[in-house]
Amino acid sequence: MNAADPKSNRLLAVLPEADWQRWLPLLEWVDMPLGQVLYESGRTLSHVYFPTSAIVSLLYVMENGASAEIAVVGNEGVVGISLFMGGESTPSRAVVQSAGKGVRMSAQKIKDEFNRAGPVMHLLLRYTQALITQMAQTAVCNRHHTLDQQLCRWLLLSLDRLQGSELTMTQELIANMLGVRREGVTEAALKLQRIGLIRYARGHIHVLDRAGLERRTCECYAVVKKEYDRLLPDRTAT
Amino acid sequence: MNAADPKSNRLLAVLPEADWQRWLPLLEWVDMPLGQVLYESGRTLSHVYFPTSAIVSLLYVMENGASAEIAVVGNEGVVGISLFMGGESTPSRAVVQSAGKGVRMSAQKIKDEFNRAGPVMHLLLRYTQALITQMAQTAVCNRHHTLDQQLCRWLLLSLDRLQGSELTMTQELIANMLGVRREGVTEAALKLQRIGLIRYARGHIHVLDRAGLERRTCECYAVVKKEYDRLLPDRTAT
DNA sequence: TCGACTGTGTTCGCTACCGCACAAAAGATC
DNA sequence: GATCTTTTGTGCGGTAGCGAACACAGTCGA
Repeated sequence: MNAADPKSNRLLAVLPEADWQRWLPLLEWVDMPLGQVLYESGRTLSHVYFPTSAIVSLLYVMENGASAEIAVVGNEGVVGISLFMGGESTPSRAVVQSAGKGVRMSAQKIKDEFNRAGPVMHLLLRYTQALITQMAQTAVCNRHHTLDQQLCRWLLLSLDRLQGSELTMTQELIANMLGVRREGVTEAALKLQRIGLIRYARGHIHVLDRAGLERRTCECYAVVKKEYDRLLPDRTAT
Repeated sequence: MNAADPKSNRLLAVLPEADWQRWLPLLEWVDMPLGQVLYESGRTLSHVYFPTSAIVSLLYVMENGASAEIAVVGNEGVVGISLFMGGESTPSRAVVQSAGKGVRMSAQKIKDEFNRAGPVMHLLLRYTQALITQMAQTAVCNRHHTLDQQLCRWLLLSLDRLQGSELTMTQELIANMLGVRREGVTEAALKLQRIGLIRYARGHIHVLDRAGLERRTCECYAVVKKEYDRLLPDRTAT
């Protein structure tokens, strides 16, 4: 299953065959370049996006310009849940954090599909619950854990949504996501580099020791991961 | 509409008449005493709870015992969304934060009602989206705002879910919710008392100047409030 | 009426992170 | 190859909140 297959998105991959056949003509390939804003706070969405190789950050931008990541969506999920949840918009922004591809479906179509109230709906709702867990755990992590731990968590979350072990990501961007100073990220990243967990070079991070990151991060990563695995099995279970 | 009417829960209040008639025999009054645990992390829920006068905290308890509130649910909402979202459980805990009453419905019944895929479902989903916004904003607030501001936000959120201007709540409990030290809450509460916004006395807080709290808190409170108002209109709009 | 307990106030040293300023190094551009 | 821009590294004073220890005051029960 390569990146040119919509089914490299895990939600699409577990669609029942009947739904999949109906969906195929409704899906449209899109490039998702770094920094692209998929939706803006308060704006009504035109499409939902199923990333296949891209990673998207949901973040809240404060009045003073500071920001904080609320959750991250990659090939395991879908961007734009407020369309089928019924609110049409959210107070947050969705930005492509790691360039790649995805497929999208128009707002009207996804609502129609959701309202069939069948397996598609239940799948999307289970995904939404997993996303809720991620947000909740982000709140906890922001409250209690050190920048070191949070950086590890963030790297692992990104890694899970990519193939390979290299991320393209400047420290400045990571700082925006985590809602901390860029210098803080520099320090934390240096520590990780010194103990040999990563190698950093001008916007490219090679993860050398994934298990080491898992040992260094807080419980938040495992909680979220476990909940995604529980709620979104690899095969169709309907 | 007094507290003995299930319709003092705002979700129940906006149910279409046909649904309401069907629901009435399915609802059961329950007392919700301070500290009661409605569900435990990872446990399957037996009921959903619609508080009428009680307030419930959703909180995550860490391995080391520290905790953090993720969201709060009062007479505007329902506790136990994971039942109709399909996950059956969540990694968090629900605890009664302010004693009162509520009505509950069995897990099976709420699932049946949700799966009618009518107005009830769409109402519950819009509520869930509002709850998501609250969680997201909690994450942001934990990241960026001072304890002072967060205490104001927390007081306002509680106040919105109560009648009157008095809360029964020790500083120790507030500290657990906010995920901070009790001493920090003492200091912040003293400041608020000195400038005349509240009066504190052994577990009882009188809010004297609500507008003052709103001026002192961060934007997070207003963002969440606005989103609840937008997603959950006072009257049925279906 | 005398504890015992619960809730609140205060202090002190400590640490993580902030804000700012600036230096150095690695591309990019011409 | 000289210059500009982007990215990363470093140092410094300031501060919010932590952890621990303790004093004090209502409240309740024996």
